[in-house]
Parts: sequence; C-alpha cells; structure tokens
Amino acid sequence: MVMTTKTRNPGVPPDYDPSQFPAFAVTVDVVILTMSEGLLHVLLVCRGEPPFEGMWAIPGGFKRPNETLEEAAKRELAEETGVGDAGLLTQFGAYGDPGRDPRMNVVTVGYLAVLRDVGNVVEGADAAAAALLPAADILSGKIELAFDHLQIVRDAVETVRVDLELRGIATAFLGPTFTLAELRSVYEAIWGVQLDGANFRRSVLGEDGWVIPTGRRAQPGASGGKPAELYRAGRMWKHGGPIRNPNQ
Amino acid sequence: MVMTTKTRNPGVPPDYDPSQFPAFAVTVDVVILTMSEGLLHVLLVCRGEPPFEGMWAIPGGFKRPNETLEEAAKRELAEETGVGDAGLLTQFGAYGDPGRDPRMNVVTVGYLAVLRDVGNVVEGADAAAAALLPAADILSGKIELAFDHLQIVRDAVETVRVDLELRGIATAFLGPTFTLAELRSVYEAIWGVQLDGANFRRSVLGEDGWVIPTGRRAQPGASGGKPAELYRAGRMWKHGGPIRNPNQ
DNA sequence: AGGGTTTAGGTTGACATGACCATAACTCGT
DNA sequence: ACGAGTTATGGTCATGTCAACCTAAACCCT
Repeated sequence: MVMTTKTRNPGVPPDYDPSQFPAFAVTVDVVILTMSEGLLHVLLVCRGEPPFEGMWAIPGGFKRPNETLEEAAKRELAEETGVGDAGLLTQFGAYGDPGRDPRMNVVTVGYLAVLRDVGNVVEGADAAAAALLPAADILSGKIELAFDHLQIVRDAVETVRVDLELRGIATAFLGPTFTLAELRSVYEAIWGVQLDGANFRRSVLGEDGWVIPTGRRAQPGASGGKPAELYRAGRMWKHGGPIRNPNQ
Repeated sequence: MVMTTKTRNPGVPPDYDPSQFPAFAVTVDVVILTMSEGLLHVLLVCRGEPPFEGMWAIPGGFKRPNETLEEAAKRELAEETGVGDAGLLTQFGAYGDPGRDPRMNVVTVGYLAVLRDVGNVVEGADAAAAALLPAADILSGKIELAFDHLQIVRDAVETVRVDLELRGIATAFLGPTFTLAELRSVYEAIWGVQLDGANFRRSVLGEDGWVIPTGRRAQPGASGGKPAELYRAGRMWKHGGPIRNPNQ
C-alpha cells in the first residue's frame, strides 16, 4: 500500500520512501477556559503516572480512527467535565516536535473550549485530579505544566484574545442572561485592560443585534448599586464583536 | 509501553484502552500563495497516481519522526518550489476526518506559505506536474481538488485574509522594493475590495515604520502615468498592518 | 501639442471613540 | 430614618480616524 498525498515528482529524486511512512500517535488536547471571580481560569488535571508524574497537564486523549478531530475533542471535553456543549470549541494548533513526548512520536491537536461556569462541573469529575487554575499563574510560569503544555496554553489564550475581538466569543463565557458589567468583565479579564462602563454600554447597545434586553433586572451585589438590567446574546455575535482591543 | 497524555481517571471508566493507540500517518500540506497579475494564485500539483489521479492537489508529504512540523513544511516547500525562505510560513489547521484519504488513516497539518513571485520558481520543478492556478477558480469550484483539499485551501485563504489585517502580511507577497500601488493591489486582491489610492497612501505613510522610501522611482507602465516611488518594508509590519478591512 | 493615465497631496464632513460628568437606584452602617 | 458608598445609566464634549472627493504633477501614447 502506497501512501502519497504528494505527487511523485520524476524530476526530484525522492530521498524518502513514501511506501514506508512513520507511524504517529495522534492525540487531542483540550484547553478548557472559563471565567471565575473575574479572572480567566484553565481546567487542568494532575498526572498520576510518569513521565511528569504529579504535574499539571491539559486534559486530552487519543484520536480514534473513526471519529473526526472535533468529535475527539468533544468526547474528551465530555469525559473530563461532563459537559456536552461548550460555548465554543475551536481548533487552534498542532504540535509535533520530536521529543515532546519522551515515550514516542505523538502529534497532538490543540482545541480551545470556552465554558460558562465550570465550578460545579469540576466536582462531577475526580475532584482530586482536576482543578481550575488561574491562567495568569500558568503563563507567568508560577505553575509548571507537563510536556509542552505551557506553549499550548499560551497559544490557546492568545487565540481567545484575538477571537474575542474578531469573532465575538464573549458571551460564550456567560450564562443565558447577563448584565453589561459581566460582559465587560470578560473583555477586561482576557485583554487585561480597564474599559469605561459608559462607553462600553454605548458601543454594545449602539447597534442592534448584540444584546437583547429581557426586561428583568439582576440582584444587586452585596456592595449595593443600582440593579443592572439582564440581557441575552443577540444574533450579531456570529460576525465579530462590538468592542475593539485598546492594545492594538 | 503505556501512552497516556491523559491522566488516568479512576472515577471515569476508560472505555478505550490507552495502551493500544491507533497508528496514524501524519502529513504536512503546504498551501503556497502568491500574487500574479493582480490575482491571488495557488500552487498546485497534478496527481499522477490513484486515487484522484489527474486531479489537482496541494503539495505535501510525510512528517518525519525527527523533524518538527514546521521543518517538514519548510522541506516540502523547498522540494516543490526550490525556494528556501518563504515570506511567511504559518500553520493554520489540522485535518483528520476519517476517510479523508481512502487508503488509510492520515492526519494532515496545513501550512500556508506566501511567496513573492513564483512564476520562474515553478519552472524549476516539474513544469508538467505543477502550476499556479487562480484562487478564485478553486474557491468557486471551477477547479476541482483531490481529497479534502478544497476545504484546506478555503481555510488557508481565510487565514491570509485575517492575517493581512492583523499581522501585516502584505509585504510578503512583494519583492524587496515595491510601489504603493503594488502594495495596495495586494490588499485589493485578497480582500476583494477597491481602496482609494490617496487614502491608502495617507494610512501607510501616516505613521513611520511601515514603508521606507528608497529615493528611486519605478519604471512607468505602458499606459503612462507619473512614475511611482519605490519603497521597502519597514519594521512595523511585525506588529499588524496599517489598513483595516472595509468588510468588517 | 494634447488627451489619457497614474502618482502625489490636500480638503472636507461624517462617524467612532475616549474622557468626563450627572443622575438614579440600590447597599450598608449608624 | 438617614447619609455615605457603590453601581448602573444617560449625556456632553473634544479628539481622532476615515472615506469621499478634488487638484496638481509627471509620464505615456498618437
């Protein structure tokens, strides 16, 4: 059986025999992001076996021959959190450096999942082996990750930063209804900026389709303040977000 | 030898035995884009063997165990075009649908390469088996591609559209020196829009660092006109481009 | 020489955005 | 009950950006 995606070129001497292709293990790693206490958090699992025993790692697993990459990511997400539908599930990169897994040749495809609130979901899985950790602690190196998972988390967070502006994924972090302050806090946490509440309000409400008022009002916080109106996501979020990143 | 990127979770019964991982072939496919006659073109090779014999396909080949994905892409690019350095080489997606290759399980990683002018480069390779074809003809379905390569080209073109705005890729399509009209035509071709020459000029020259005047002037075209000044790329192109896409 | 073409440079007005202020509605502590 | 603090909401104002348009300069061709 000959495996050629590449056309055999008579002019170029093939220094590599296509009939003997190297076998790889293909895995899917899912970076699960969520907002918790105004900070971006990542769901990690604690490795119970060598190598990297006892270190934190991104949940992931093998791709099966009869499923697509996205199906594998969905399956891993469900196995790890019990959640069937993420607010967002995007592929953001493939990683295949030799030696990235000391045991064998493995190419992994990174998926990014955005969940509303995973606090209770994590308890459904093994609480000892899984935890939500602040993304800032991981990116700063304060929490060390197994394999090349630090780079993978870096790329995932960078992806979510860009997608927040280009594809308007902010509502994926929130529940079915939300206040404008909650929506704003998503932008502020992910971009690490502070946005003026009034200007944010004007940008979001300025054009129809972003948010739809429900008429109901949220419970005011413990510190008081006028109760905010509850909105739900409009149709426009499919075509990019209403807010631009102040840091270029 | 046990292959687990995923932590073994005692609570979740593993319905899939990690010690028996499925073997995949991993290939790298390179979508080579270039500007020719004001249109975006894709370098394709004609398949000489079944399946999809005689159809156009993206050049690609197997990843080797001791090279990174990017090194594999660079190698494929060099084998296919003889060019050592592309203006840009970016990974944009992984494809692993079951049955995408009828012969076996193969996961491919798509890379996007941007070249200045490949007209003469193609001749260096096998001229009969390789050709530059307009991207529009491929995306419209006028030219049929092997495997799932249509989807891969679609994603590559969409990536270059976004990267043109976010990462300022435009100069990768051009030679060491260029006129502002040539630079503008890159944006116009890829975004499918028409930009006002005067406004384009003001945006590009408005801030220092985008283009650097060389003092020399280009030869006027056959239709006459004031000869345009030649510029070279400045440092700013690393951090996003100066022009925004009118189509949001 | 003159019309057509392309680059180069300037003006104007609509619009988006950021900074700032004022008011309304709620919390809490006293 | 009352005031202080807090948050949401609504508005103004100055600034900057950007698209549309117009004019001049330099070159081709017939």
